[in-house]
Amino acid sequence: MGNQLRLGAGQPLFHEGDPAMSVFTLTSGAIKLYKLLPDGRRQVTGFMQPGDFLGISVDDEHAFTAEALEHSQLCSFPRSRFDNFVEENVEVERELYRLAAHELAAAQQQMVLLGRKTATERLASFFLALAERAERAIDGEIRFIRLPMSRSDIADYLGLTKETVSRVLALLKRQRLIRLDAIDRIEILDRASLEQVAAGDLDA
Amino acid sequence: MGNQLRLGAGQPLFHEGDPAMSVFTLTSGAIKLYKLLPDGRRQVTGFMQPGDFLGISVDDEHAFTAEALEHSQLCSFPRSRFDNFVEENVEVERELYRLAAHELAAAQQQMVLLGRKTATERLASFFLALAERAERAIDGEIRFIRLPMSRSDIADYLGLTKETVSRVLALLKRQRLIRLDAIDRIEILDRASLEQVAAGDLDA
DNA sequence: CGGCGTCTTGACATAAATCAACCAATGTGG
DNA sequence: CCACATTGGTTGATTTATGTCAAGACGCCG
Repeated sequence: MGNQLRLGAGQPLFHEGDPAMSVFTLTSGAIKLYKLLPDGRRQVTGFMQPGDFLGISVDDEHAFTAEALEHSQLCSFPRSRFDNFVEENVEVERELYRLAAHELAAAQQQMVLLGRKTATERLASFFLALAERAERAIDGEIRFIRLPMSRSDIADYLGLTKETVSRVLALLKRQRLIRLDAIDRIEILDRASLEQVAAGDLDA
Repeated sequence: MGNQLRLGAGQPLFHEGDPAMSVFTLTSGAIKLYKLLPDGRRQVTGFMQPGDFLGISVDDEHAFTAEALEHSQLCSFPRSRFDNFVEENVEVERELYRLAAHELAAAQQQMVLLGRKTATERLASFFLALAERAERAIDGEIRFIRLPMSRSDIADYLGLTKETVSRVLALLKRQRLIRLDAIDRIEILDRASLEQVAAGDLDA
């Protein structure tokens, strides 16, 4: 079907403002999506995992930059061919709508996090969201989470600095809620408490 | 067509978690949408104006609470009838998708605001967004903006406190970027500077 | 006119940012 | 194969933007 595409770590797939001439699905690796302010401040709006679709856009213009976190493979389809396909398969239109609605709900959840949660609550929520996502994929409980993104990427996703991320990580370790298995892999040790922290019921 | 519906100021239309049995369009007045954390912290995720459609949901459950800011009128349609209508009019499905994609882009913009902008930048961005929205409606430049929501609502929308909103408002007044025509009506005096402030190019 | 809720302003507290070392892992060239 | 540079991460000291707490002003409605 579409064209195979490979990206090395740090390579951009497209930039914010570029004309959106293709849609993509990620087949392996991981990608971060972000927006920049004129002075360089960055907000990461999401992380893509294998299986995710990348193609929702308004006015045929990319609303954010997409950049590989590690070696990644994608399938790309020309926008025009994709649009034709959608035209001919009405049920795909509905699926596309469902996808957008789902992402919208996630974005609203992230607004709550960015607008109202403390640093500790943000990290706890982030880890739980990653865990839940992985669990939905494999359908079963998970203890280990891979973090293909850097501390700065996490900070820019959670509206914090890398230093604060580091410090909160140390705190959660000290409280034995998580363990840093490797620099890019955490183990959830006490999920119930982590959930309480995420909800603001527990101060950690 | 749909059923007419009236709400007084402060009256909820539905609550977060309620089954989404109807969809709505706002015909007059104004409505705020918000999510709550267990301890009462609130994040306003949007404000609705006449003409806006309210019905995008996942799993037939409302993702937020909707509450009237002032006396408002809506048209409501049972979800089932609306779904039938969509089924029979394929082009509506596409329009619905467009709408969701547009709201998603707005949500991502709001993430940048909440995650990375200063209090002053947030207020400036907020006023400009309101102005642009009104201008899209009437197609022409606008100087006056109505604020049907309270300072607390603005604060909960921008991830601030009502006190900070008040102080920044005073600052923008002192700098002659805006004028408080009435407590719920501002006049934009220096749009160019306001835009610079919103972008972080000017410190106000 | 009086009381109540919202808004504003001020004094002070604090969570997180900033600034600055230091450390650990990784890669490079002699 | 080992100094050494480089990069990302951690930790500490200090600053700061915004939050919190408190008091007063304003405006609105009964």
